[in-house]
Amino acid sequence: MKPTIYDIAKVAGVSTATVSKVINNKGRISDRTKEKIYQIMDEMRYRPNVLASALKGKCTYQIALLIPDMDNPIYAQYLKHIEDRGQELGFSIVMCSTDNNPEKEAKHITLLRQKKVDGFIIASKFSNEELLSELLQDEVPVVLFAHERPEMAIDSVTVDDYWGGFMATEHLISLKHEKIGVIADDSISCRERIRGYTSALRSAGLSAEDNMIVITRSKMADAEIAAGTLLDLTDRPTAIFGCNDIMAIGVMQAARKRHLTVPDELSVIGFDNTQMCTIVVPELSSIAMPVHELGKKAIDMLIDKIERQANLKQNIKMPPQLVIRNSTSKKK
Amino acid sequence: MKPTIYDIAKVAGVSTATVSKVINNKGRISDRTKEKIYQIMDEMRYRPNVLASALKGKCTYQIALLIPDMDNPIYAQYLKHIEDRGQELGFSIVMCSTDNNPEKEAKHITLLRQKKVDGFIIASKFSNEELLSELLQDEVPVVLFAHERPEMAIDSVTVDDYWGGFMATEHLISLKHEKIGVIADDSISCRERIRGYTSALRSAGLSAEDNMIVITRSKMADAEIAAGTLLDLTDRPTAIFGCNDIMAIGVMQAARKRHLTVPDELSVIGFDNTQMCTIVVPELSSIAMPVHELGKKAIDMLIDKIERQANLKQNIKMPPQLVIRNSTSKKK
DNA sequence: TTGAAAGCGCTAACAC
DNA sequence: GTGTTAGCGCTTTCAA
Repeated sequence: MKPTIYDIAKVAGVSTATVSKVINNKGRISDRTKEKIYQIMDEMRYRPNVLASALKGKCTYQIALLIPDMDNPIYAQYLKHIEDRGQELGFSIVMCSTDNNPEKEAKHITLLRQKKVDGFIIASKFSNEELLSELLQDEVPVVLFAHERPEMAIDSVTVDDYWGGFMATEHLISLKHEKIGVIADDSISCRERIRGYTSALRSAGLSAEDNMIVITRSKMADAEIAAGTLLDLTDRPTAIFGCNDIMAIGVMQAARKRHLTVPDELSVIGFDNTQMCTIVVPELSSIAMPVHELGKKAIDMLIDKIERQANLKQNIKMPPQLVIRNSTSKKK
Repeated sequence: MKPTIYDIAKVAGVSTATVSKVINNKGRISDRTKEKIYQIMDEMRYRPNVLASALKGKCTYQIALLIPDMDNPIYAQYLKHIEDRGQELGFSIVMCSTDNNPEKEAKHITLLRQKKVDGFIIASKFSNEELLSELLQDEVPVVLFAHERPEMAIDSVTVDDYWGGFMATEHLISLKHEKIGVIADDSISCRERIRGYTSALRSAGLSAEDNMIVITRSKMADAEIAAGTLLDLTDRPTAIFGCNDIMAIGVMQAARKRHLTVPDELSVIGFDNTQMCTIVVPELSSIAMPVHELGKKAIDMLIDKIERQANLKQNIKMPPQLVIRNSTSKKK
């Protein structure tokens, strides 16, 4: 059997209280006993039972991460970086894939609250306002990740989607494109990116036409179809902004099927700067997220809330970066 | 405060034992009390505290998944399918990324054993034999995933790598290629795939030359360099088998840099059949894994071990499938 | 500086 | 059928 705190106490000739105190570095214990207990714990290969201490109200060192779509490599990246940082800090990540399905989201949340995870990082859409307010009310530590809810007082770490959309579009404008389409899904982030797009057009004195914006599901095949509708217009755009790399690649595929060469006949730019950008031909220009920093920040913020019960709301917004590759070029 | 089993017992006018019995569906309880207790639990929105019951030796409904490399989309796929199945069964997945680093593997294992996860699915390399035997000795439920250890009595669910390697090579041979290279990493799976490759060559009466096999790290850039050495040979191969899609794409990039067109001047085939296959140009032929079945099987097997303490060793090996796309063609 | 003891929420053996 | 009770391994208050 694994040794318990009792075994240690017995061998050390002290009470469990004393052992507990040295484990948690609390109360005043003489250096001598401390020393001795450490040594005995070491010898007996003692490992505290996290369950028992959690039952007494301590934390479980587990964090749940809700992720919408594992098919999009950007989420694998987020997961990786969040897990990395969690690992450094002794926190494990419980991974929940949701497909943006509110039922799945709710199921995960209830289940994991039962299992007493210490907090949630939510990268999923989470349209269930009610559940969200419930979490806030119960003071469950939550940070929204990669999308925000400005209307709710809730912590978040996001990228500046507006600015990303602006930069992407501005880049296309700088290449003399005037008719620029955009393919997006109906997420909040995409709405922001579109806002950036519109704003960039306006700033350049171009008109933002409604029929240049098409919303669809965030799947490559859907994006391809959506791009098709744009490309089949008699007055087709000469450049398209895909609101994430998956969609941008869908656009490239639509172009290929129509024998339009990228970038000569159509410029395409994506968003997220995933590994996919460098394997397509031509390589895809994109907007890079500071994935590592985003992940780190989210965990750090959450753990801060967990451990210090810090409760001031923070909304961190990091700047994305334009990465120019070969899918965008001067309008011919 | 959240209601406990005591609260329910009090309201129902019974003892906690009775409530516990109806929760766990054990012992004989009259339908009337059962009914009543259910109703009260419902009304009070009672949720059993998993920690407390786990402290009594029950399971935590948590499974750890050790994954080597989140940059390879095949692992994101595995994770997704394993999580999906776990979700259906009420088990949460604790995700551990290891980079195949033995230290990280060990750290995760010890930490999560402390946290009392019910079992481990190990897709990481796990070269630490000692740790593995320790797990077996302590009867911790473990299933090896996507790679096996025939020499150790340990459950596993894998794909038939040998057969996959054989099929890939045979496909190239059927296209009249005679000089076929292979790029692989030093994992056990890849060794099997190479064994299949060698065997296919032999069956066709072709010689397997050592200098056609190059082992490197499983990164695109490394594979590209490795492929380069092959392609720069005066007697270069006319086809290359990349032991996973990442590496195969590295091969395609090496070819592009040398102005060799795929498939006309060089046929390339990958392994895993990830989404990447359909976004590269030309689309990459590959060997498809039954990802969904693999994931499901692994979880089901593990849970079986957890719940029934089933202890007979099983090694499940599933057949992969050849998917022909446009990166392979008849030798010109 | 240390210890006794109550209790976190639940389960299970045993008694009735 | 149902209740009593002793823990699971730990933390923490209070007393010494």
